Formats: sequence, C-alpha cells, structure tokens
Amino acid sequence: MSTDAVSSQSNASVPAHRYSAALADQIETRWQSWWDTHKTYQTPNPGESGFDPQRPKFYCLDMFPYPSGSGLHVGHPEGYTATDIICRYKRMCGHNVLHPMGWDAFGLPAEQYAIQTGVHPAETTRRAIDNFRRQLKRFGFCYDWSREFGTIDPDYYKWTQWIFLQIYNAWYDKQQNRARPICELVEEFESGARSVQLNPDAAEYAGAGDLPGGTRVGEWSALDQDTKRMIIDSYRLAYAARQTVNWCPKLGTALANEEVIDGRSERGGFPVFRKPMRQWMFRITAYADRLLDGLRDVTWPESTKIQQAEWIGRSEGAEIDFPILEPGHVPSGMSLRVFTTRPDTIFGATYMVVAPEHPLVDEALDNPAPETDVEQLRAYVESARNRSDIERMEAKEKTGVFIGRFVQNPATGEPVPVWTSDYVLMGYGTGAIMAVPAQDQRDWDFAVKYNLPIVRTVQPPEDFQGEAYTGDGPAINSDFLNGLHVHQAKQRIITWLEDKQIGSRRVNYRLRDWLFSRQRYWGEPFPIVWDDRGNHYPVSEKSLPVTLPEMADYAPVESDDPQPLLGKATDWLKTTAGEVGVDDLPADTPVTREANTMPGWAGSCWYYLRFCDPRNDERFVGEEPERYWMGGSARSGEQAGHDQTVQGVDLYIGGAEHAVLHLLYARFWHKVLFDLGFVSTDEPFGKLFHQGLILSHAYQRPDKSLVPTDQVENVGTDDRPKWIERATGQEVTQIVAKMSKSLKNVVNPDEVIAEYGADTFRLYEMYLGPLEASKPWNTRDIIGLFRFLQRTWRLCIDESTGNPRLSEQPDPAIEKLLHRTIHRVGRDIEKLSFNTAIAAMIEFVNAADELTLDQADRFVRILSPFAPHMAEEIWHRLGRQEALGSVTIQTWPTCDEAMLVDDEIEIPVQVLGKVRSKITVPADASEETMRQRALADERIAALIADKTVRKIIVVPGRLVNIVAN
RNA sequence: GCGGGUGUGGCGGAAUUGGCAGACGCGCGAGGUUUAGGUCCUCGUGUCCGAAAGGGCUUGCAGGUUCGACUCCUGUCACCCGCACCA
Repeated sequence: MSTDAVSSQSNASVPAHRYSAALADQIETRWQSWWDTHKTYQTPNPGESGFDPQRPKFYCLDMFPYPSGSGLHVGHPEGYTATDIICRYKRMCGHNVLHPMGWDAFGLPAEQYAIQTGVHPAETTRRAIDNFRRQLKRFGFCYDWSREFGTIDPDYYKWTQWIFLQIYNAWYDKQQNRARPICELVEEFESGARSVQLNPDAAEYAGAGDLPGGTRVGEWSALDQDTKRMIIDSYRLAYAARQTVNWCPKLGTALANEEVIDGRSERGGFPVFRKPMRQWMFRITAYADRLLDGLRDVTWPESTKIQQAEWIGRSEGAEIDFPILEPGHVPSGMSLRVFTTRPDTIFGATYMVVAPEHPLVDEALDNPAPETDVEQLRAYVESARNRSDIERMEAKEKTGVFIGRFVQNPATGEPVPVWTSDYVLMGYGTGAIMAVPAQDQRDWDFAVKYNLPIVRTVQPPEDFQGEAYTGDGPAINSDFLNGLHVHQAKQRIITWLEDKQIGSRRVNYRLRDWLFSRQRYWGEPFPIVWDDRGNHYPVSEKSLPVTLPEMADYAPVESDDPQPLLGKATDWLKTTAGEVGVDDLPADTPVTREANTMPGWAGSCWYYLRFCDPRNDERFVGEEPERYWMGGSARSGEQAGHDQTVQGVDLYIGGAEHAVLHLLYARFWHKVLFDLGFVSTDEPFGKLFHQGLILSHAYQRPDKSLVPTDQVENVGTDDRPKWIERATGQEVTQIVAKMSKSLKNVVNPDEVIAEYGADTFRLYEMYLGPLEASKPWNTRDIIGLFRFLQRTWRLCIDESTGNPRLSEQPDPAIEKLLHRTIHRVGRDIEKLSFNTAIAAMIEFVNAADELTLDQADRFVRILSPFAPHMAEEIWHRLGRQEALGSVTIQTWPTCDEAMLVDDEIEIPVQVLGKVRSKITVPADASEETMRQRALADERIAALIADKTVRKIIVVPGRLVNIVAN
C-alpha cells in the first residue's frame, strides 16, 4: 500500500487536524457504527412506528450483486453510489425512501467456484456474502440492512417455490388477455362454457394441436383421467415437456435461449448443442404481446426497450397450407403448413424448405418416393442434427437435400418440390417455409446453388441491381394480385386464402418458451414430485420450502447423456406423498422428487417485492407494504412537464447486460402475479437506468494482442507518453479496455479506500463522467477529489485545533453563490448528473474563504449525499448534531430564486458572429438599451466605423450581434 | 447486413438545449510555505503568429440552413454496443 496521505499525518509540519487518509478512516468507521447503532437508515413500513403517511414514497433499487469469491470490484459501487446519493437527497426532500440490499446467490458461478476450490457452495457463498457486506458497509451506503436477505435463504426460496406453484396452477385466457387459476379452466370445461381441446398455442404440441378442424375431444365428463391431465397440462403456464433444448456439456446443464450467445453459453463461453430433453418450461410466449406493449408505459433507456422488443420479435404474416402430393402428383389429403410474412409473393413460391427435424422429413424417410436418394437424405438429416449451433452458424454456404416430396402451390396450382435445409429452424413458425427466391435473398442463394426456378412477383425499380428484391412495388406474374403494391397484395391474398380455408392471418414471435430447469445442484429445488406412472404433482404450499439436500458430491459429470445432479441424492429423491406433502395422493404413495433445480434467474425475478416486507412468513409480501412501495406514485413535480404516473420501483439502476434476461423474466413473473391478483401493478420497474462500465487502461501490440499492464513502461513524458513492452522493448499503444485479472488492470476498492477514504472514492466515481457512459478509471485523478474534501474540511474546520472556523458576517457574493450551488446541485441530482453537481460544489469551496455557521450548515447538507461521513463529522463539530440529530435526516436547504439572478450582467458583443467586446448592462436591460450600449462601445465603434451596419440582433439577457460589412 | 450510440485540449469531461467552446478535475509550467522530497497554498495552461497589444484557426471529416451551429439538416469516416439464416 502506498501511504502518501497517511504518512503526512505523522509529519510534525502538518497541522494536527488536517483531513488525511487516517482521519478519513477514523471519521468514516465511527459514523458507520453510529448510524448502525442508531438505526439511522431503517425504513418503517406503513403502520409501523415512525411511519409518516404524509410523505410520498420513493423506492430506489440497485440490481443486487452476485457475491463472487473475488469480492467487490470498482464497477459495483458506481451504481450503488448513484442510488445512495439519490436516496439521501430524496429523504432530505421529504420522501419515505426504501433502499434495500441483498444477495443473488444461487447459480452457476458460485457452484463453479466451489468445484474449483473444493469447498461446498453453501460455505463459499456465505463467505462471499460476508465479504461483500463488509465491503459495501465500508462505503457508508444508506441501505436499510434490516431488510437484507439472500436468494439462498430457505425463508426466501420457500416463496420462490410458492410463486412457481402459482404459475404452475395458472393458464392464459386469451379472451380476457390475462392469466387465471387453472381450476377456473376446469370449471369452464365441466360446464361446457369452453370447448374441450388441447391448448392450440402449446408449443410442446406444435404441429399437432392446431390442425384444421381443431382437436375437440367432446364432453369433459366423458374423458379419462389421463386425457384430462394432458389437456390441463397443455394450458399450464409452467409445464414439463420433452423438446429440443440447448445442452451445454461443459456446464452440465441445459440453458435458456437467452443464455446462449452465438452458439456458446453466456457463462463460460462453452459450446451448446441441441438435444431433446424433458424440461420445465414457462409459457412466456403467452405474454409476448403484453411484454411488448408494456414497454410503452415504462421510463427505460430506449436501447433496452428496443432490445427487448427485438428479442420478442413480433412479426405479422400468414399461415398457409400447401397440399402434399402423392407420387403422380395426386393430392394425399395431407398438407404442409408454413408461416410467411410475405403471403403476397405466393405466386413466386417455387419450392419449399422444411427443417431437418420436421415430421415430413421422417415421413419421407419412412416411405421414400422412388426418386428419393434415401442415403443422402438420411446422412444430411443426421449431420444437421448433430452439428452444434456454432458449426451451424459458421457454415456460410447453404446446404440441403430434396426429400422426394411435392406439394401443390395453391395459388399457381403447380407442383413444387420440398427440400430440407438447416437454414430453416424447427423452433420458429411451423418449421417449414415457402421459398420465394425472387423476394428473399436466403431463398435466392439456395435456388441458385440447386438450380431451382426463380419467378419475380414484385416489379423491382428500373435501376435495381441486386438479386432478391425485398422492397415495395407492383405485383407481377401473380394473376389477381397483379398491379397491387405489397401492403394491398397481402390483404388481398389473405382474404383469398381465408375464403378457401387454406390459410389465415397469423402473428409469430421470435420469443420461445422459457426453459426453466437446470441439471445442477446449486439452485432452488422444484416443489414437484412424480409418481411411478410419470405424472407430476405439486407439493402443497404448507409443506414448503422443499429444501436442497446436503450433498458432498455436487460436481457435474461432463456428459452427453444429461442427468440432473440431485438424481445422486437417492435418499432425498425417493419419498412418499405424505412425507413430501402432496395433497392429491394417498400418503403412502411412493413418489420421486423433481431432480432438476431452478436457474439462477429465479431468485431475482421477485426480490424487489420481498424487500417491501422481507420478514413476512404468512405471505410472499404483505398486501399493504406491496401496495405502498410498489404502488403508482406521481413523479415528483420538480421536472416540469412530467406528470405521468410511474408504477412499481421508482428508480432501478443496474447494468445493461440484463436487458433481455433478468429484466424480461422479472416482468413475466410480475405480470402473472398481477393477473392472479397478488400484486397491484402491471409492470415492476417504472424507471430504469443503466450505469456505464468502469474501464481501465491496457496496452496493445501492433498485432492487436494485449499486454498486461505490469509489463509496460512509459519511456516518454507524461505529456507525450511512449509506452514500451519491457520484455521486448517494442512500442505498444495505450487503449481503454475492460478490467480483467489477466491484464492486471483490476482496481480493488479496499485499497483505494485505505489510501483516500470512502468519501473520496464515492466522489471520484461520480465525478468520472456521466453515469450512463462507460469511462476509464484513472487512479492518478483521485487526488483531485481528495484535495476537494481537504479544502472543504479546511473551510469549515481549523486544521490546528479541529474546532469550527466561522465568520460572523456573511459575504454577500458567497451567499449568492451558495444559493446558486444549492440550486445546481439539487437540479443535477434530479438529472442523475452527479459529475456536474460535484463540479458546482468544488467551485463553491474554491470561491469561499470563510462561511458563517448558517452557510456552513447549508453547504454541509448539500454535501452530505455525496460525502456523508465528512458531512456528518463537520455537522457534529459545528454543534448541529445535538440540536437536530444526524445530517441525514435534515431537510434540503431552500434557495431563493431572487438570489439566482444578477443585477448586472456581462453581455458579449459580436460583429459578424465573432465576439469583439463585452458590455455590462442591467440584467433586465431593454433591447434598445443593449443596442445603444453595444454601438457606444469603443472597440465596437472602431470596428464598424468604415462599415455599413446591415442588421443588429439583440437577444435580451444574452448577446448583441452586429452585422456590418 | 440491420438497429442503437459516441466522436470536443496531453487525459477524464462541461456547455443554461441555436447565443462568450473548453466549466470542474488530472497532468504540465512558474512561484510560495516547508525545506530532503512529497503533502499544502497562489498564479498560469486549446492551438498557431506576435516581445506585447492584438489577431488567425479550432468541437472526427465535407457540405448546407442561420445574424449566429458542439447543438439543426445532408453526405462521409472511425470506434463502441445490441441483433443476425426468425421466413
């Protein structure tokens, strides 16, 4: 540790009460324990003692951290300092502030770390949490620590399991456009109010559940138990189904689509393969439109809304049935259903493509047509199925095989061949497309390669040079559509298809159902058991939580034959209905527990609700605290023009990396809970903000490879640096890069606090630049903020005695500046513009020589959100503590509007837009006065003497511009 | 390829939203206190010409609108972040 600031303390020449690192440490730790003892930051709930219902509420939430073994890095406190400042400010402005903190502690990273170190994840996670808590407390954040919990606490995950059961016991009513309890569905089946059929939107029955004519199966009472069960399960919002999933052998678990990036796992970057497995899924697709529409009502960064909207990927088009032909081109009575966004181009559909996993391919292999090359087809399908997603993506050239089947194009009446190719995905639409090479580049590429016909059905512009034409234009070669532009042609053809009952309007989404089970150990167990016939049953609510069994061996086996880890806990696994608490079965029925666990996202889907009422053991959150803290609140009226109502969390700050993971999942859970009447708002997070990344410096060789920081030396000057790699003497360039262990450019907050104190750290991170911007950490610059605190200290406190240093008479100029500073700091906090707020305070301290008690009092109040420890200490030494209590609970000082304007102002005078002189005029000087003063100015008069004045622009209070030539 | 964002001194960044570009901090230079340095204090610091007064140039680049453009419009370049065979 470099101890420059500390050593100055021991130097006899330095005043005894100078603000040094040692003094900062003493002040900070003292007030931190004082705040703890006095429960300064505990927030009472409605009805509790100390709760003031007159005040407006402000729920300010940080994305709670994942406590890793390596401790906090400097990125964490960035967002946390920002919310801390806002909370302190809002409290001073009279709000009831909810500002909680907890731990997102289940999931893969903790488990991977445990496997590496050989210490059980329960142990490593507890240690990591303790370390994170210690580090966070050292920053002096104003969290209400009495509300702290971790997602791994059985008291918490009991309710995570409970919410799972609510979702499991719910279905989506498309007529009412909301989720309802499953028992109401059964009632409707029983009464005949709803026709009995499989859920036509159930992804797990795609291609089977929605054949023309439907799958109505008659009276509910006439059905056997198994059929009833199958039908009910097809509606559940949580369902178990065997389907193709993203299997990651290295991680030993299946992953959700959102967790796979470019064919690799989001965590660890390991390859992902497609594999059919039985998994628990959430029917999030039922909420696709609601999740999309809800984005309109929230105050979120536009880029994040766009990302979610693109992930949901709504696209409008049509489903069309193409009759399948038997050899000799005789209709077989079967049809091939496709989804297309361009039904208007159907006359140009010259071939079809189905995904390698499509049932028609299996059928073609089972009953090959004479012209089918069975060996080639089988080989293609096999290889397509076994390729990883990465390999699939790397293949630039399209490949495919004719499957030996023809369908009839219902528009042209012509037979068209059916091919299979892996550029068509089984998971989207119907897994089959009509290929229109003239209007789709992918189809064009394929058609050219395999010599398939291309028929233009949209007239491209005369100067069109490309291949496929996707723009607008009149239809050609399209019979009754000819001449119609794309939009009208779509409407026309859909009407035609609907009349002939061979197609219909259809909306498709890119969003898939959410794969919710993992084969790992460190997660919430499912409150589900299985009987020996393979039926699942919920564990009753009164028997929750289903706790995670102790296991010594929690390491996954790298395997292509995935088995959940909990499968090894045989004693736990095998139980009886009575023991586990299943109400629907006789107590002695042998059952097997669900061995999958929930993914790391589960706990973060509702933690913001639990914070409202974290010790409630009757309900996941009490109704009144939920209504109060999550309820809609009019945005504070200080920003004019924004009277819109925000619902849910008033301000949520966290990284942008969760744009489509946590933020989408939590919205989904929240909407289900809302539909079922458990929460009072439709959206969880009214206002969202992303802090930027804290970057660091790194060095790059000419070949773009990176060099660790400790292997580089500056052989130039500070002004003109020249960086060389020590080992080779080769010149390298300094770049800005992410902090990483391998580059040796990670900054540890503990060390910075030891050297300067937490107040300096907080100020530095906020002063770095705009909160939303990514910006490089520059250790060298921290000293500037330390000096500012030192000057602040010296302004209020005598460095030699430690007593207040105050004047009797206020300096009028400083009084005026103080009002301005109060105004600027308040306005900038509202804008989350902390860097400029701090600059305003620096300017004030630089300008002031001495303050009166009253002035020091007010300045310390506005400083306190930023540097709470120093503010509290000065507050105390000024003697304010005794009478008024902690500075934390004071009111924000008022500023007098009249003090914000000057009597006289300096106005630039321009000639032809260039500033040539300045005049001093009364602030409310008229246009005419300003004009005359400007023309009377000596320098201006000289400049325009030999010119003709064409025009004079006078902006009162701003400037004068003389146009003369 | 599509979508979004960002380009301002040696560095991090300001700019009342069309009105004095470079606030504030770092660094750098000069001086002071102390004196072994550092800490601390004061002043200076976009750049070019000039001894100075003063003047020219300057917000990635090229145009345009305007009395006036970092800000608005058109084109262009660079970098960053999403998405990417989604029919």
